[in-house]
Amino acid sequence: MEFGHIRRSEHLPARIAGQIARDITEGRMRPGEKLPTEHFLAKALGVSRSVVREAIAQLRNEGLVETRQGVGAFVTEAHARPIRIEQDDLADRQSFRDLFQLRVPLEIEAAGLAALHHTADDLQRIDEALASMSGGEKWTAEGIVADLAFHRAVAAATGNEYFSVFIGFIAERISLAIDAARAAAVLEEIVEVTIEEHVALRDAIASRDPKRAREAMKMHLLGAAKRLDLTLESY
Amino acid sequence: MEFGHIRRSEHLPARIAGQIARDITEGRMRPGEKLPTEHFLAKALGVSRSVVREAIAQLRNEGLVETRQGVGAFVTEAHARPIRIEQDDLADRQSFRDLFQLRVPLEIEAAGLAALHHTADDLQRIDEALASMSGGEKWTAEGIVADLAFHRAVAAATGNEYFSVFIGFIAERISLAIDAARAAAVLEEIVEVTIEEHVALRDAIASRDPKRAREAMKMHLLGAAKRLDLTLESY
DNA sequence: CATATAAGGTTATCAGACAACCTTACAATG
DNA sequence: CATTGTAAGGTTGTCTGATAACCTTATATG
Repeated sequence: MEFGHIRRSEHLPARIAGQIARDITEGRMRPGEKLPTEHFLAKALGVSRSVVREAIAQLRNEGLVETRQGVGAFVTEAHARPIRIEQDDLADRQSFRDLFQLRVPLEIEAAGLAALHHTADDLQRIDEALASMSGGEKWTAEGIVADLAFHRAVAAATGNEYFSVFIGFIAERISLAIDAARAAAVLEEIVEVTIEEHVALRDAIASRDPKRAREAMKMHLLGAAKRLDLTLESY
Repeated sequence: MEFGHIRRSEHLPARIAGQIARDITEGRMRPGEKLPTEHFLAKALGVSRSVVREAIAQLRNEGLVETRQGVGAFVTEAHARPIRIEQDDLADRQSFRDLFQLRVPLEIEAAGLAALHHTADDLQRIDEALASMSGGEKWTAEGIVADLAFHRAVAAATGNEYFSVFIGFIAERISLAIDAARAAAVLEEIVEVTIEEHVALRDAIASRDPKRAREAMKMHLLGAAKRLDLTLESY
């Protein structure tokens, strides 16, 4: 039997921060507007100033407000706020597949862009990642790290920071989920196939052929999906 | 002349949190490990417990640690941490284009998935967004909101939460950047073209034709890029 | 007019205390 | 012996009040 943790009333500062955050994101407080003072909020909400301070600290951390000592706290401009996606464990098969599905078009596009834009340094990093995967023995934790490094290297070769960061995040999550779920179940053979596909992709990038690079990445990811027993439509 | 703000030593709690965050991300502290107590850290760092608490609150907010009252603070498992990308304003043309370039494959894929998976409710939301754009007068702030709503509705129709959230974030940033940069410069004609393209996309989705939906989204985004004077390779 | 200076308000930090909660050890109970 | 109750100690959560650092504005001051 598993009950999970019951939170009696879920962290006071977080609730207050959530309330204010909703006020901001739903437009009841507009960028530039000044929040009430900490003293006022504490009185108004019936909590101590510590709690209010922690709530505001959270908002600042989420990029929703800026504080200036001696002046006050102000709602930030929307475009300066970080992109942030909560991560729910990928425990269930559904969300794992969904994230994988998101990854596919990103990586395909990245492969094409990498073929067009890679520098000599980029290619060298790709080759290094490739070597460290071939060198290793099996599909161990090390192998997963090497695989991740390869995909990161390709993403970096796009010259587009966003691809780099997004793919880095997503691929890492997927790797971790695989690691946890089925590291033991996979076989050496898979590594061989993976390496083959990596090499094909690497060569397409090296010859600056975006069409072939996209195709190679597509084949690779579809192959990976199949090996993971995922069915992806639309391809 | 613009100096920007000089912070004598940039927010004590943030520096402490940054130090601990580095310890975690660079592997000096491993998942599951317990942090020193707040009292200890305060003594060790020569600051008050308030500062330490705020630092730990920030780490908790970033998903790097979990705190349990009466027990302590612990480094979280890596896969539970949120995806987070700092946003640097899209001020320069380069990063604006880069983000747009990221958006393209995501939205194309989303269109295809929407064609396959949309429900009646999804389609209704798409139509509503479409109507509110046609109804409005010009390419005003309202028009931008309606455009954003349309793209969100399509992303939601994929049935894949990740597409929804990612595209929502990215499209919003791009909208905001456009709003700031060139709202004044765009003309009514553009709205007409945009609506035409939206309708074509909507019909392709409604007829559950992923190939046509992808093509329609591709045309739409490439058209938008052209109107924004962006050149995107690889298509 | 330009520059100091003073005053008041606000956030940042400090200090100490108590409350709420968890873990552990140990006694009590059956 | 196994289970339950109880007490103790440790740790985070919250409260209170005070001081420091900082900003803005108004008011002298030359």
